[in-house]
Amino acid sequence: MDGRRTTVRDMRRSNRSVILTSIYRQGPLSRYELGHETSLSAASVSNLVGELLDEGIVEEAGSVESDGGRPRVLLRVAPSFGYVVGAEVGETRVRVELFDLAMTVLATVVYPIETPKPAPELAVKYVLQGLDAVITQAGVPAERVLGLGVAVAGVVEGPADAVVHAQTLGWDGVPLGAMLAAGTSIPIQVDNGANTLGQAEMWFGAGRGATDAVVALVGSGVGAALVTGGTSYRGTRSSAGEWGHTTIMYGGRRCRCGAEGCLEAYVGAEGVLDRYRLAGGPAARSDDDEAAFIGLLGAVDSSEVAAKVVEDTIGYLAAGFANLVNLVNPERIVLGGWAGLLLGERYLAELREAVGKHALHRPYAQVTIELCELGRDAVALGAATLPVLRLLREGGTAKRVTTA
Amino acid sequence: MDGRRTTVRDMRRSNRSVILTSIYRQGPLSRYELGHETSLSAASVSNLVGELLDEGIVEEAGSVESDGGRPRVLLRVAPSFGYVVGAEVGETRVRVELFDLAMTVLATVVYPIETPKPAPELAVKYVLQGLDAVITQAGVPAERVLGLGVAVAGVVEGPADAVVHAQTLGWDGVPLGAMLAAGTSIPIQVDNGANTLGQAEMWFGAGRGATDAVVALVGSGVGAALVTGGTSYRGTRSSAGEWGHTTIMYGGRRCRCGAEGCLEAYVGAEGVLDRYRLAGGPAARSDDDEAAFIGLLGAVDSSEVAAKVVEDTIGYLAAGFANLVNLVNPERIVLGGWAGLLLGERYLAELREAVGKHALHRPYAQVTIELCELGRDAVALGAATLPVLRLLREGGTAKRVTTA
DNA sequence: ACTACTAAGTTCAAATCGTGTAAGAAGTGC
DNA sequence: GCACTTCTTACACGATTTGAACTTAGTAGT
Repeated sequence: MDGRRTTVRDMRRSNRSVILTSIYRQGPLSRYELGHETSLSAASVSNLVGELLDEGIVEEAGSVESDGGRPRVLLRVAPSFGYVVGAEVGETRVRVELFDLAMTVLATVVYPIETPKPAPELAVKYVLQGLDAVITQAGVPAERVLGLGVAVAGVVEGPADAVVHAQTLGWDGVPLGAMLAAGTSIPIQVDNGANTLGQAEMWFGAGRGATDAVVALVGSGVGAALVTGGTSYRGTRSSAGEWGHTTIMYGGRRCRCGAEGCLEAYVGAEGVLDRYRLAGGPAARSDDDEAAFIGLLGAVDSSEVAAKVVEDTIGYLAAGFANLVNLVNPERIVLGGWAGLLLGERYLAELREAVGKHALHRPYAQVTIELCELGRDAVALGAATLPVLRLLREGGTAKRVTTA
Repeated sequence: MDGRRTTVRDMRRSNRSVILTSIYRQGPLSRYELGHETSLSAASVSNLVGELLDEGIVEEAGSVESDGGRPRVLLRVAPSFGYVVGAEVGETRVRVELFDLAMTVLATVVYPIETPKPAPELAVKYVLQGLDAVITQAGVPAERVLGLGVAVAGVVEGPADAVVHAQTLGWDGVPLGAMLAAGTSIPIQVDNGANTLGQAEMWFGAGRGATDAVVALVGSGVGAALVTGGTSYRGTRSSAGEWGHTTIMYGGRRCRCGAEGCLEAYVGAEGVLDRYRLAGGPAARSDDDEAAFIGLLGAVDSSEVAAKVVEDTIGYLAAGFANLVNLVNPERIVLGGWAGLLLGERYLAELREAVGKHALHRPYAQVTIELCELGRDAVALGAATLPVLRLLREGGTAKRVTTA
């Protein structure tokens, strides 16, 4: 409880939260195990679990025999107690998905965006329209939708009354949170897409089990989600994680951000392809970076130029990783993004080795480097975890706060 | 309360902690103001404050008239309720200081270390000897010494049973915490010197009021203390903050850590002087970097070579700062270390401007860059804040835990 | 079929704590 | 003496955890 008073009610909320989070994250657990897990007395566990059962948040799920005694009854969060919606607002599409609390997808809608710099109103319209669409498509009562998480490709100041700055969308100071809240009564949370993808990887992907990790995303742009102590770090004004615009080559290639020598200018897909072109590679069609990037990787065995470009890219990326290792000392680094995955699938071993050359021995020995396990659709999944996270934090009282 | 149960006693401890911390940090406060500050009821404030008064942790400190009513009685933490000791274990000296709770120095002893790589046993001996010395020198009853904070120039895994890895001292896996604990019954906390100096600046220096900040130290080596949410960030295994060994020039100058292009190789004092020498500057006596560095700065107006070296240094340092700004999005950056201060005193404006060229606009607009206000002796001061911090966290029950 | 045994889960009184209300004490100025 | 503000004290109230006693459910042996 940070600097504020604690009342006897906070205590119960806190303990409900501990119990509920344990049940959700540690899979099905018996009351007995919960007692050990949370170091609450058996009486309190029984009391709290009874309340959660009455409210329908938790349900029984089979039992386990126990050497000649009363069998333990397993408990789990009832998947259909509530539903959450995740929306991804990207440059080319708005994707909305509805999940139950077990995070299985029940409905999906996608709205393509043709215009290069869509108006915020259009995105808002699609998100709200998609919200209605997935609810009716899944056949779920609207009042059981606990929240809407929105991931957007840009800096999100907030999260209360989220204001969005997104260069690629041409948005500056867009009050997305308020705009969405005006169109629905469902609680809304907005966050950066890199953060939500990172959140998804932390819960369901390559980040499982880690508490201090970095999810590094390499695509056309380069960014990272910093996870410290289990939650994503945002900085003073929520713009932390701009790993792509850290200098790794002082005075080097000019970056689209205006500075020189940014990591993104070297390992971002456009930067890589530009370096390939400058080194004498084929002039790629500029309208499909992904195809061109695959072409580059395919040419490694036959072209010395391509091999050199890819080798250099691994080196630059390793230096960027080493910077994270030394500065943040994470337990795990997870590489994702379409270009990151294409590289990582082929060169993960080389990358790991190269990081070792740049990083200090001790923090390097403490980190493991993995690839993202979820696809890019996990952005919406991660967004949908935001309301779940709040449900767990508030011990299952989230919904009632808004209806009371 | 992180993932653990909350009991009714935690509540009281938590509220005691809130009250005590408010009194300590917000200066003298009346009970009335405390009620507003902590949003506790007047009855509870009175109750808790009464307890703290009885125990002698808090005392009355004058009063303030109030438009024709009973004057408010101001409360403060009793400076002589307890004492704390801070020790700095450096390459060339062990410095031990004793403070009261108002953090005024009551005694200081310094033991010079002549041997280049002192044995851990020697440092332990000096610290314990210094502990006794400052206690008798200050004429303070030993049982009122609440704790000993030790700052050491290296990576500290811990903080419980702290294990120290310090390259410059030649220590690897030294169980400093246990070694010290064997020689005294006073509770011990060990931390990295950069972190304790950062802590001192956050509480009493240029970091006051900030919650997300970076204290960057530039001397012979280069390091940083990352402060997030008011407490210093340590990473998985406490080695976070190795800012000096982040790459800013891929393939550049070799650093003493073995990698190439580290920030330290460019802006660390040795790196700067080496660059000066390579550029044609005078061959400096290698035994006094500080004098040579001052000489370099003094030669800027007369020597084009010196001017270029210093200008470049500002640029490299600015890039390093920009990396922090973009990645961590701090509210404030505080520059310290002897070389950092020498540079900053003359070129702070240029440095700020140069950071703006490398950093993204938004996070740059949100950060202020300042110089450290405390000298290098603040390392021991910061170490001494460790027991104070624990006292405040535990609501003034810290001592009794150990005596009970 | 009966009994003993074991482990899991539940109930209940006791202790603790903050809140709110109310009444009063303490100190100041008019 | 009176109005006003700041503490202090007292007490009922509701909420919480806890430990100990108690109930429940299943197993194993006879």
